[in-house]
Amino acid sequence: MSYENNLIETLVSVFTVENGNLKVLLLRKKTEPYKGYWIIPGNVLYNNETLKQNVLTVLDEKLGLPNILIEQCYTFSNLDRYPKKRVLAVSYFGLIDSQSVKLKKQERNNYECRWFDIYELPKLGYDHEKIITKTIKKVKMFLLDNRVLSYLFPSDFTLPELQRLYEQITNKKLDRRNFRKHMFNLNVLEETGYKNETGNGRPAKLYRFKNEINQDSKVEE
Amino acid sequence: MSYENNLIETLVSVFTVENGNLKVLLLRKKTEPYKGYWIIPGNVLYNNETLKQNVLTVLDEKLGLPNILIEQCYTFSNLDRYPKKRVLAVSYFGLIDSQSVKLKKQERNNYECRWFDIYELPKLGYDHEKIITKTIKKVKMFLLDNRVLSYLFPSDFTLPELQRLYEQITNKKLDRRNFRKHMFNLNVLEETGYKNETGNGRPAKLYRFKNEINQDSKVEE
DNA sequence: ACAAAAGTGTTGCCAGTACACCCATGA
DNA sequence: TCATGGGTGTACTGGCAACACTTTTGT
Repeated sequence: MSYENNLIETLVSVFTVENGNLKVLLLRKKTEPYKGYWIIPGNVLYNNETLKQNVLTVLDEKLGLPNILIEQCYTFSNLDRYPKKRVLAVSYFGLIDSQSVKLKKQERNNYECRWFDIYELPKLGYDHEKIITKTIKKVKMFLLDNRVLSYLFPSDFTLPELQRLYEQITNKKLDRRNFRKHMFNLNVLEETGYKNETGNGRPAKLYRFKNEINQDSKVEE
Repeated sequence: MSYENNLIETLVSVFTVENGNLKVLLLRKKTEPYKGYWIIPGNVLYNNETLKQNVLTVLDEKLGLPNILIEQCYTFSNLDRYPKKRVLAVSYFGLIDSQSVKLKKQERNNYECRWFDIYELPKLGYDHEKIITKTIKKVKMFLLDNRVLSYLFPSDFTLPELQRLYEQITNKKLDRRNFRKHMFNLNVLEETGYKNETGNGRPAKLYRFKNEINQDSKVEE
């Protein structure tokens, strides 16, 4: 048996938060097999690039999302991933705030892509359902670390929004008052102005993360 | 540039605990390059095996340690890992208790291998220092989850031993009395008999983990 | 008897929880 | 003025931290 000709692909799931809901970006496949199914964006790894370089290229050229936070997740090696070739998949996840997403929207026109709520995923091609399940699990773990939340909420946000994200991650209802107390005790938030938009009920105050937070670099090779 | 001929190797760092000290198993390399240096055990990935199968084979045939708990850690893809070929490394770690290690010692005679305290590592070949640093970091995280400690302490152990492991992982001195209270509150320990051995001072009681602990399977592909 | 290490109990504090009321807006 | 959702204060509790003394062994 040979140990050559193992192909490697990267698969990068990009996450963002809209109104406190965690969303992931998927592509619609245009060709057989799995034509019409949704898949995680990715690419084949070439000989002269690292995984990280490859992923950043995918993000930049396919999705128009350069310079976002990425993190390696897991390497899948099942023999039946592809029908004829042997292809390993290294999965990554990326985080981006919804403001930046809107700005860069026009650059993604070449592909049919959509943000899906992580609890309302469509049928996925290949073994991507298994892969995204594991990735979502890791993203949740990752987000429970308060230091990285500022990647998803760099601009103004409300506390109820933040709370909704926490509730999604932990799958638990949280008490409004206790949640505030908790966040304020962390001493990483500061106020800005006001907000209306949603119209219903009393407007929520807007906050931002203080920049001083110790962002130990979590990105490595 | 080609995307074929990417080689893949696995590297598996096996950990155990002796007297509360976390140790890792390394091999001495017998051939150039890096002759005489210590390296993490591993193997090339073949076309017809998964990463997990490959790692289990390494553990069984090279190290005589079949059926231990393993967990994937990280995939390294730097271009300068090997001089001529392009080789990616998928690192794993394994956990085994020191009792089982002793029983299986004779099966490792083909290789020169040794257990190193994680704070007294020797010079490592290739980029294995970088890899083991990252692996140790992940193992520490992993071990802070109480549910997996029973893999390292299946047989009788003392509370001071357990405490030493915690202190190594967190790099903090812990209070003896508070540590006991904490462990007992978890309600996962039960007593057995007595112990002397070390001779000096009052003998410590021996404990074991109750088998009922909910060991959610943490091993997956 | 003494040194060395294991074992035990009490107290205070802080973070998390439970819970009821008031406030600002749109309809 | 009412419905909707945001904002605030208080009391309780359980886990963690700080701390001093006793017990069992070997020498």
